[in-house]
Amino acid sequence: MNMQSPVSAKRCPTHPGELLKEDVLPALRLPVAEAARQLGVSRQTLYKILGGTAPVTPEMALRLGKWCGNGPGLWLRMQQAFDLWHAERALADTLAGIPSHVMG
Amino acid sequence: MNMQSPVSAKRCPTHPGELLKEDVLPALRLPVAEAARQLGVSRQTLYKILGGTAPVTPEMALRLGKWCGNGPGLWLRMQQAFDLWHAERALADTLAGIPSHVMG
DNA sequence: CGCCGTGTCAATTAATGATTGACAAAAGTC
DNA sequence: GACTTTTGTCAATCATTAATTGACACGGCG
Repeated sequence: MNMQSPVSAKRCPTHPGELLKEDVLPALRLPVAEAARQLGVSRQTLYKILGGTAPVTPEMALRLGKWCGNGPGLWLRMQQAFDLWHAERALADTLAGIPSHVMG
Repeated sequence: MNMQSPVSAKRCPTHPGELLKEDVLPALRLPVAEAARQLGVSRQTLYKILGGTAPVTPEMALRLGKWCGNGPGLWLRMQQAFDLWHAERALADTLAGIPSHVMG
């Protein structure tokens, strides 16, 4: 059994917005509107991310990375895991029809 | 000096399409049109990826991952590095105006 | 010559990331 | 208690873009 590279877990990975909402914002004790202003995005855009209905784009990851001081990597990886998990399910049957070119 | 997490190098990371064009396709000895057919995308879409003018989306990464047998991770990471590098330059001055919340 | 596959360009469509505007509910102030 | 401000959410609009289809020049081959 190959335990390496667990391409995607059974459970949906947490959306980066959740981390932002549950951990980061409370720690900074900032109202959302003020956070949005500092990040240079609209109030609504940040709300959507917090609600998990908008993705953390590479640009937003850069903003968050600078703002939180931890760099864009974490936000980007979280969003990527999230996207991949969903795409994998959306394309499940399509992928089944794609041939593999590395020794069946 | 902090040598860890080199968020982005000076040089533009190679586009995943380049790897596909230079290494994968030659190894498989397949014409592009046939590869596109097997991947389930249009001929033109694949050409654009090979030319570096179209991104490898999460869905395309899944297709390539299945097709090549190495999983979506590599393609996704390459594209992400590529996107990040460009976004970092596009947002350079915007980022300069975003305050950092972790000890100046 | 006529045919087929290749590589590229333009136009169209569908999806989506982000902004603005509007509005009800909660918090704060006089 | 009435008034103002802030908050959280919804809808509409705009701009971008990923992907498709259609069209066309080039090169080998029957």
